[in-house]
Amino acid sequence: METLCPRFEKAMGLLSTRWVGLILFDLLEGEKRFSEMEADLPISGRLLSDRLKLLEKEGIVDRKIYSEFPVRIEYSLSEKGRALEPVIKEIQSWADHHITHEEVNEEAQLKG
Amino acid sequence: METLCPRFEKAMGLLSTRWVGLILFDLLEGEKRFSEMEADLPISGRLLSDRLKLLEKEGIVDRKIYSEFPVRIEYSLSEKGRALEPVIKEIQSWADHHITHEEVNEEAQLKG
DNA sequence: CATGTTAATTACGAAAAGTAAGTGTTACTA
DNA sequence: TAGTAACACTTACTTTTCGTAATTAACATG
Repeated sequence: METLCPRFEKAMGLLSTRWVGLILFDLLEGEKRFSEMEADLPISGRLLSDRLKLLEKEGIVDRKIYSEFPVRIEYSLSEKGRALEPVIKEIQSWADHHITHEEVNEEAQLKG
Repeated sequence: METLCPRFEKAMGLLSTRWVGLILFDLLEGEKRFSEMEADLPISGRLLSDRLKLLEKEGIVDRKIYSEFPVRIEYSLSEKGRALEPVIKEIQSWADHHITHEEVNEEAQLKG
């Protein structure tokens, strides 16, 4: 096989990691802390932790520790992460135009 | 937990299905047949078959059978699928600006 | 010193996704 | 009738990933 486009493949590999899209979507609202994101998203703390670590490693998310009581840790998008905003917006736009009410309901049913 | 945005979640669920992004990228070049895509992409025939079936079910890919010898089957993007072009282009653009040469190489190494 | 709070890690079984190889179908071709 | 091409489907097996729940860590508070 030939490589389509190594950069695209790498980017798509990141974006297609489960929950990464939703995490980015959530962080576009601004700085968030762990427990806040855990409440926003349908994933367990273990996965959220994994994904945040991945995104931090990739330079997409910044992690700031505030040594207060109790410890506060804020996650936010780096410049590289904010640069993904157009991607997220395009997905949102596509979803608004092409995802039907029925399709959304089917999804909801799968989750029970 | 609250739902961020059901349509976005549904769209992201699709786009974040492994290989779907690459398949769309490939099909943006135009109509392709199975074996051609198999050669373009780093996935097995079984998976390609699964993904194409999924995308067909979601109305993103059209499948046309030409009863020639030997049978020829062409896959292409539907209108709904072509509407994803801006998404793919934005990802490509982000990748071009933010994925470094080093990151691409790391990926390559992982694949051996 | 036990308790509460936020965040992260670990362990472990279950579920899902992956590969490779082989089989089936159809129909032309030699 | 054997061979071949394009594609789909099946089987057996391995590897990854997920989710729950328990545990750790740091630290202020009562």
